[in-house]
Amino acid sequence: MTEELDRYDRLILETLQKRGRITNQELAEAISLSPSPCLRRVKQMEEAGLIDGYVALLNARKLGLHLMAFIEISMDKHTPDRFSAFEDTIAGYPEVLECHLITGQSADYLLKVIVRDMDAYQQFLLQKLTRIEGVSGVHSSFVLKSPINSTALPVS
Amino acid sequence: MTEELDRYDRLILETLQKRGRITNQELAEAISLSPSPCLRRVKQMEEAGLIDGYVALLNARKLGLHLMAFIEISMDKHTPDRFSAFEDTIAGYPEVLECHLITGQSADYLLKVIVRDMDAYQQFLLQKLTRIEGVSGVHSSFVLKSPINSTALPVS
DNA sequence: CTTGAAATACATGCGGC
DNA sequence: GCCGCATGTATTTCAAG
Repeated sequence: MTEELDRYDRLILETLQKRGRITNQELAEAISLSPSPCLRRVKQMEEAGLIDGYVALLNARKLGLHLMAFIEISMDKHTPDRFSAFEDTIAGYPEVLECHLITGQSADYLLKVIVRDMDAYQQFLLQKLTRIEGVSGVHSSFVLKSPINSTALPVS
Repeated sequence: MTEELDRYDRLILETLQKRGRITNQELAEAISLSPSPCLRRVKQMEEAGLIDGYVALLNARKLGLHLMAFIEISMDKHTPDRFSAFEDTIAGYPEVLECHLITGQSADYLLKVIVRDMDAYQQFLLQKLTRIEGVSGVHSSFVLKSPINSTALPVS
């Protein structure tokens, strides 16, 4: 972890961010290295926590999840217990993909949410989100299109 | 694709969203099914496009990427060529993780951006983002903390 | 780091249920 | 449809150069 990443490490990370299930042999070939040191580097970076894990990415539309939205949320009081209570509740809602505490005058949280349709969204808003203690304001923006939607971090 | 997902399919998808590099044997065991039908189902769902792919998730902090921000962007004119030119330019910037075209009176795009620090952010804003033709306004929100940050879609 | 070999574990197809 | 076995393949891992 105290070591710097060399060219091979960066190539490995870039490749794994695109093809998480690639075999070590293919990976080695792709970066022009032999399998042994390649695997050793991957293991090292996993150990070091550089690689958090591997996941499958699903197709939202094919799953019937047609509505994505970002929701800015304002809290009434800025106390630690208000915030952690909110976060704990939110953590139980599968439609919430992301929850970020953010700077900005108008909002405290930014949520990324995905649901089947407008009905489901309304349900989420009325039955779940606005019923959470401390939520004083919500502002929704619906996603029309996502020309870029990547999980890959710039590695350099 | 016209078929509905049964209990096994859902278990498979949920598992793969958490452990993308799990072997078919382990996966089969985890969902209490034998390897043969398990693999068949996975392959089917890959074919059907339900599974978009597999990726490694990296640790931003360990990579030295300490600053994440959401940027709301307004465009001067709402013409198709303005929008596609913007999207094409943005696509070449590695610090842009996501770009969403959104509804809302104040903004047209919402960007998720990650950089090393404030200096890099300033560089990105001044050298790249605000120099794009048509960008008439930007509003940044910095991420202080992300209690939820998942790629896993609700599957039901 | 590379090469090569050995052991392990895996995916996959087939017959039976 | 699922199970379990058998087979062939691929991968990891270790040793030596």
